[in-house]
Amino acid sequence: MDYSAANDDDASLDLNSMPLRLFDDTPMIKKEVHSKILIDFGRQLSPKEESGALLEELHRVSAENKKLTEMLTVMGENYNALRSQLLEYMSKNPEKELSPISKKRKSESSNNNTNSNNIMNGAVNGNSESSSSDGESYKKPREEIVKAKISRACVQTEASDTSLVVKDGYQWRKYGQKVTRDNPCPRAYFKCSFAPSCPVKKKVQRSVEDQSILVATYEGEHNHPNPSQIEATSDSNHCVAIGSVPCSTSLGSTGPTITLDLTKSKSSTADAKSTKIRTETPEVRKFLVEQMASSLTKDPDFTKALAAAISGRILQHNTY
DNA sequence: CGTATTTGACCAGCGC
DNA sequence: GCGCTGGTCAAATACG
Repeated sequence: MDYSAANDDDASLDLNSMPLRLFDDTPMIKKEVHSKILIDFGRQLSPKEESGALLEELHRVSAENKKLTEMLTVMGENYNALRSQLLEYMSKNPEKELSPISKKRKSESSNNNTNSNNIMNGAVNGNSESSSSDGESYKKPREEIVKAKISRACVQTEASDTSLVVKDGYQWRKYGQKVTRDNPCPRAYFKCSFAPSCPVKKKVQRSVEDQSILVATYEGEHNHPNPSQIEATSDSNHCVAIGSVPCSTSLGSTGPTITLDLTKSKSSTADAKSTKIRTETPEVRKFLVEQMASSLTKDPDFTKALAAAISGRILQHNTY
């Protein structure tokens, strides 16, 4: 088959109602999807009747997608409301969450309890609080250790993803990994490497209950601004990519964000804008793109509908 | 070759 | 005091 015509005509991907412009920023993925579509197209070149039926199906899927989008929007609003309530509650009752580490072991076990609560809420408590004076807190007198407060973040990842990396805009250097008693998954230990004097440490471990959830525990307070925010201020096109600790909630909600962007990139500028805010960091964008590409290419209905739409367009083209 | 990550060894706190 | 456990160090290794 001769692909040159289709390749030259990029408009074949501009499926009118389908807002595939999302891929404008991701040429590589676009190419992948494009080639797959072409292959499927070559395999499934069908009569006009069949393409008409497929177009109907495309419309049906689009409508379904729209409904799902609306549901997601509602869910997102509910989530934000819940999160703000939780944050408000935390700010009113800080002592209940940010327990001092007077006794290491006991605080560890109590943290595990709050951990499960956070997972249930899908939320994160406040930012990092006061810090220990350096990375050697375990050697410091108890008075100083007591000052070190912790915060916790839960990040939704793919279960197949074995890396214990939580992208929060800061630079971290891994300095240890340990399998703990109460969780078969190893716990990774990170130090903030953006500033040599930054005392912040974080521990990342998969949740026992749901291994797709990464639980990041932050200790201390950064004594420097978020590197991603520095980048943002230096480039007016870049919005604030990720906040400090609570960014993980942004990451955790990237799934819905993908869908919203796919369906609302034209109709809702506000949503598109908020999505852009969350996906400006290259790593996050890469992650999003990978997710989108895999979900799209795995969906036989989607590729079928796309092939139908393309074939319809080309057939129209040929009638001229 | 410089930097980041891995991993076994070591240390300190805690319970018995 | 001893053993268990979590946390950290640092040499070895991997990677760009």
